[in-house]
Amino acid sequence: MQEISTAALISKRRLLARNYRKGITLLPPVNFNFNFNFNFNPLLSADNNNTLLFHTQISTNPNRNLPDRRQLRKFLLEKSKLGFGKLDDALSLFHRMVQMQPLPSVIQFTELLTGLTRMKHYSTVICLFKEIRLLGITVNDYTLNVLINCLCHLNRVDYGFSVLSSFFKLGYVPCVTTFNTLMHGLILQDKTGKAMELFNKLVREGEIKPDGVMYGTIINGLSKTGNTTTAIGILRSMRKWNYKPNVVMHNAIIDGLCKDKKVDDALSLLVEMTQQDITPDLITYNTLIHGLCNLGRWEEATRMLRDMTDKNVFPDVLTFNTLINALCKEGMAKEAESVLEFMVQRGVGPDVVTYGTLTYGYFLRGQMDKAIEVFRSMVDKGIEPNIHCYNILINGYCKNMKIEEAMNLFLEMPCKGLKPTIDTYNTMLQGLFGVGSCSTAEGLLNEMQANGQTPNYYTYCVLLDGLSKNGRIDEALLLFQELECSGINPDITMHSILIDRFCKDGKLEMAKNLFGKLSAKGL
DNA sequence: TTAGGGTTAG
Repeated sequence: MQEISTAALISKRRLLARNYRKGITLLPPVNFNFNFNFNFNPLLSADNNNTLLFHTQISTNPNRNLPDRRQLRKFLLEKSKLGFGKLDDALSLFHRMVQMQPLPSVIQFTELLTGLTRMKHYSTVICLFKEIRLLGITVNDYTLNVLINCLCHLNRVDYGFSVLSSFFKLGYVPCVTTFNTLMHGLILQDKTGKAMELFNKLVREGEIKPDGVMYGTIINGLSKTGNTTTAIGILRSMRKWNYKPNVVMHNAIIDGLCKDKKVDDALSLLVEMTQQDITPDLITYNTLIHGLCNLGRWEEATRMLRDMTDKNVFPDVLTFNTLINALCKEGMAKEAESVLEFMVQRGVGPDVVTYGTLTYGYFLRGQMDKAIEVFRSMVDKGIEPNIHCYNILINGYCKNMKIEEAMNLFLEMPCKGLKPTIDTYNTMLQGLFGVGSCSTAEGLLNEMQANGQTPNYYTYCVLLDGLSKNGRIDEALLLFQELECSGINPDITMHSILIDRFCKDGKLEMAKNLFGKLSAKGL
């Protein structure tokens, strides 16, 4: 490796910084053997004129309009933990940092990238990382770990692994955090087997001593893929290796068990962890309440709400929304509304999901008037209904054959700044076909495509059903054939729609014919 | 200055 003196490096860095300020980026000193394919350039998207957005947050050096160094350190430390309010704020700060002389340290730049990572602006972090390199700033192992984390969250764990070579080039050694991040990246891409291989290799070779986070990561990966038995096995073995399992590891397994509908096993694990002085937290209880509700065991879920409060773990809006949803699905909208009142008394503010859920609950009971009342009351409480709330109510009207009211709501949405989704169109199309308004449905379908919405699986089901129900079986069959030709192989539901219609229309031969082809199609 | 668990409304 070529030796470069410190003085030469400093002078090179200053030159780069000066050029950067002039808008010149000359050198590409990036050692990576991979190419980034991200089109987003944050430097073009915000603050092109270097306008200062930070007047109220950091005082500036009056001569240079640059932040005070001590305040910058404090500010960045806080933002790296909490994230920035807005992306533009972070980018503006970055622009100001690169104008400082001398430049802030790599630690401050890493903190800025961490803050952006917390806000999930992963591709922005990668772009800024490249800018930092172009400025000649030598990144450190922490910065590389942040980069790997962002690549993993963008489902590019392969690029994450290729960053490992940069560690060695820069004289760093990947640490346990590096491997934890990569293992998590593998799990995010459903490669838990690979993560497990890496875990076993690291343990076998003894180069890296797994820590609590590594055990937590692998236990989570196993639990997510239905391997809760292996995950529990690791949990038990950890004690032999003098590691005390923590609440995170237990929560991961409890969630896995709940998703596998093994809620009783999850409840046993709750007892076991408590016996071992591992205190369950809000996530433990929310996971269990969700698991119980999914199985319709809402009474036990309600008891758990009391238990957690007794243990000074206080429910949040998610806890209540989960319970309200379960009660609504049981047809107990009135009781769900009592839960809403209870949460308000407890100082937990209902959100748009709470009201949306309750709206749906009343619709399920056929009480459209109450559903509308809940929908409208949301606005009185200062909560703006979102697209999902509109979809629920439009669906309610359509199912009750009140197409005019549904259409009024549909037309109201753009006035509220909401754009209909493919679900909204599918619901409206179903409603229109339901009342026999085929031509309006066709018009809406055209409008939908003109607005850039592509028909999805449900659209085709609605069209097949709507056309055949309205005596337009030939057009339905034509669509069916088109789907077959275009490679969207009609599934069993689509076949059933047609078979059902043939039967109802007395066309039994056609029904039998289509039915007879099912097994040959693997259905 | 870096890494792990729950995310609820058809």
